[in-house]
Amino acid sequence: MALARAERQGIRVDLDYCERKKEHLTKKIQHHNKRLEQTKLYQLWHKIYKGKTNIHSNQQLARVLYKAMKITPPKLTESGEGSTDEAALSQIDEPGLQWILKIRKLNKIRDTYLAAFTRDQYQGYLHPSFELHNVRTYRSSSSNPNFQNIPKRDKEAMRICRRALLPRPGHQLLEADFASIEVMISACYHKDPTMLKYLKDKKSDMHLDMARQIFILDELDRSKAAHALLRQAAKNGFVFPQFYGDYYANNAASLCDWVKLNQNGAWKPGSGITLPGGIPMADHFRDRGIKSYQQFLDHMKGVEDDFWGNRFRVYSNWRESWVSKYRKKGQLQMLTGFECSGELKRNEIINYPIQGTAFHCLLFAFIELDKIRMEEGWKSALIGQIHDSIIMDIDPEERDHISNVLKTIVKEALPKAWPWIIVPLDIDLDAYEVDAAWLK
DNA sequence: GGAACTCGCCAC
DNA sequence: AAACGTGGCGAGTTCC
Repeated sequence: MALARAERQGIRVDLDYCERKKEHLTKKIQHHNKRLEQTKLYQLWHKIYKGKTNIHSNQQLARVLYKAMKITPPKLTESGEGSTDEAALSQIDEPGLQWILKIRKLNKIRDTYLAAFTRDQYQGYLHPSFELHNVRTYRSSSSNPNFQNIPKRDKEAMRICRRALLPRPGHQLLEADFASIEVMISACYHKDPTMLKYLKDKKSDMHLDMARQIFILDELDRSKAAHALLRQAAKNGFVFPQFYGDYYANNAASLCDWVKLNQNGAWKPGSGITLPGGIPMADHFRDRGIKSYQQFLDHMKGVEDDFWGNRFRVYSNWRESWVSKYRKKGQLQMLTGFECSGELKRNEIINYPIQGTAFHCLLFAFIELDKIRMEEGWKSALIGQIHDSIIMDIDPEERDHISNVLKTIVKEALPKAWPWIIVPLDIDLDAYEVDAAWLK
C-alpha cells in the first residue's frame, strides 16, 4: 500500500525541457551521423549492405569489423559472437567507431529516458510502478518508466536525464540512503568478528586496509588523491566483487584498469598511475618483487587466500555452511522469514539472502515513514525507492522533522522489530535545492 | 504483425 | 566446486 501511494503521488516532469532536449539531441546525432558517413569504415559498410545499411545494427557492425576487415574480436558475447559493446570497440583502433559510440550514447539518453518521460507522463507527472513479485531475491523492480536506472555515473547523461525531474513547486527532492546496508546485513548472517569490528568501529576502514595489502603500501592517507583512488580501486575492484562471488583473476584485471597497468606481460618502468612522491605504480611494484601481470596475478591469489582464510574466516565458513544447508534442504530461509527454492547456483545462494534482507530493511523504513506521514498529515510525499534509498518530494519546512523521524525508524524501531539486526544501521539524507531538478 | 530472442547499457 | 548478484528496456533480428 505504501508503494501504491508513492506511485499515485508521482514525480513532476519538465515536459517543455524534454521536448527541447530531444530535438537538440536529434541534431547532435545527425551531426555525428554525417561525420561517421565520411569514414572508411562506413564506406565499406555501405558497400556490403547497400540500401540495408543500418548503423544501429550491431550484427552488421560485427560482420564489417570481424569478417570484412578481418579484425580479431577483442571479446565475445554470451553466445560466442564477436562483441560490439563499448569495451570491445574501444580496443579497436578504427576511426569511425568513436562516432558509433557517441551516437549510441545520445540515442540511449533520448530514446530510453527522455522519450519514456514524455510517453509515460500524465498531466505532467510520472507514475512509475514499483513491484514486489518479479525479483527472485525479494528485491523490487520498477517500470513504466523504470525509476531505478536513471543515469548517475556518466555526468553528461546524468545531467541531461535528471534535469527533467522536478519537485512540486516550492518543494525540494530528498534522497535517504541506507549506509552500507548489504555489508551490514551480511554481518547479521555470518557474524564474523573482524567484519563486526569494521562495522562498529568508525575509525577502522576495511577498504583502506585492503588497499594497503593489495598495493603493498603501509602509509595510506585518504586525503591524498592517489591514495583515495587506490581505496576506490580496492573497494570496487576487489572487496565488493569478492562479496558477490568473484575471484582473484577477474579482480587482478579490474585493478589494473584502475591503476592503468598492462594486463599482459612485463610492466614498463614509469607506467601506471603516479603515487604521492612521484613514483609510478609499476616502479613501486617492481621494488616489491612484482614486475609483470603474471606476478601480480600470483600476488592477488595470495590476497584472496588471506581475505577468506584469515581476515574473514568466519564469513567464509558461513558461506560454506549456508551452501551445504541449501543443498541439503533445497531451500533457503532469510532472517525475515522469506524463502527461496528452486535450482540455485553457489553465488546465488550466498547473495540472495543478503540482497533480499537488505531491501526488506528499506521497505520497513518506507512503510513506517509513510504511516507517520499520513498520521501527521505532511505536505511532503514519498515518491519512489531505489533498493537502498527512499526518494521524497518535501516541503522545506518539514525537512528537519522528516530527518528525525527517519533516523528514529532506522536506529530504533527497525532493530527493535527485528532483533537479529546486530549492527548499527544508519540512513544518510541528501536534499536538493528548493525548486531545483534532480541534480547538483 | 506479434512473440521471443540477442545484444547492449542504465541502476543498485 | 566455481568463476560477480538483481532487474527494465530499446533496437535489431528471427520465427511463425
